[in-house]
Amino acid sequence: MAMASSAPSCAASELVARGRESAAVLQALLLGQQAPAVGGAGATPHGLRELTDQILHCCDRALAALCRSGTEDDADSGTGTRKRKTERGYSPAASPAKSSKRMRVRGGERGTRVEKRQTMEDGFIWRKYGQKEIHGSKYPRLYFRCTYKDDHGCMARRQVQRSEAEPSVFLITYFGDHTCCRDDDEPPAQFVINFGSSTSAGQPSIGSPPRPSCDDDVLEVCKTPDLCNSPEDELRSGADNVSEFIDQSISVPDLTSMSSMEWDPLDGCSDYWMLCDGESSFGIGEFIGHDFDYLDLLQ
DNA sequence: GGTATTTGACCTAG
DNA sequence: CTAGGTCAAATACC
Repeated sequence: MAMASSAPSCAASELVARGRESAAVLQALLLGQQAPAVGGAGATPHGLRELTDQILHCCDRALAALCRSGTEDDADSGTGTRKRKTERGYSPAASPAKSSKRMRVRGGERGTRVEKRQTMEDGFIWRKYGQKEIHGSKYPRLYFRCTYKDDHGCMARRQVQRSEAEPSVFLITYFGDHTCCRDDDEPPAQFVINFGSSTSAGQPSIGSPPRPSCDDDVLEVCKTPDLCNSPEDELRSGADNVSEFIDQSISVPDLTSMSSMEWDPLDGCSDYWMLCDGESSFGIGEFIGHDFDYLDLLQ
């Protein structure tokens, strides 16, 4: 566990400051106040989009800087190179560092956040790689990885599980970070796979994706510093931190009554956390520490 | 035929 | 031993 060194922290601070500036402008615009244009962005839809992009960009870069500072040896963790069994048999000896996928999930890699959505869409293209009946849960858990895992070595994954309490709501836990569409000015994926069907992954549909994590379908978003288990499990265990996180997270009382004016773009978008790979030395706990500082800055 | 999804098997932490 | 995460062969779809 290495704390961020001073240089990246400094860079991150600047980026966060810039992000905050953009957020302030955006807030002013959303509230109908006059605000100085930042980067030429105005109250037009394009301008608002530009501002949100700036905020996201700043946050992403800041977080990346913080992550990099503690995970220099983590560079090849996302190359997508897989060491796996050859024929119906794993070869753990050939991949000691990667041998424990489960360990990464349970003890190392942690969910970056949990979202409650009415659809499984989030603007990224996911490929389903597994489905599992979860003990004590009425609905199976679906496992997705980024479609660009092989192309770009994008290690982003997510788990989707229908909420028992609210079957129309999906609880989505994200792991890892999208590196596939983060290449600076490169826009996110241009298409969306619509998994909205009731039976697991349905037929894809194509459309214009919302900005990731700024989707109107997001009912709640929470950062999950200690999340290892499913959101459903965490929701059930009332004493657990995560359930508190969810309960106390950005709560949107009623989706239908929610207007964009009530939605703090920073709340939603800044939750698009870059998470260092689970094997990195940069724990999410520390990461959250930065997060709190960041939130302090915003207040 | 190529690609995505399904699903049973395999693996491992607890 | 159990439950959960992932893989990959089989299957479905376009």
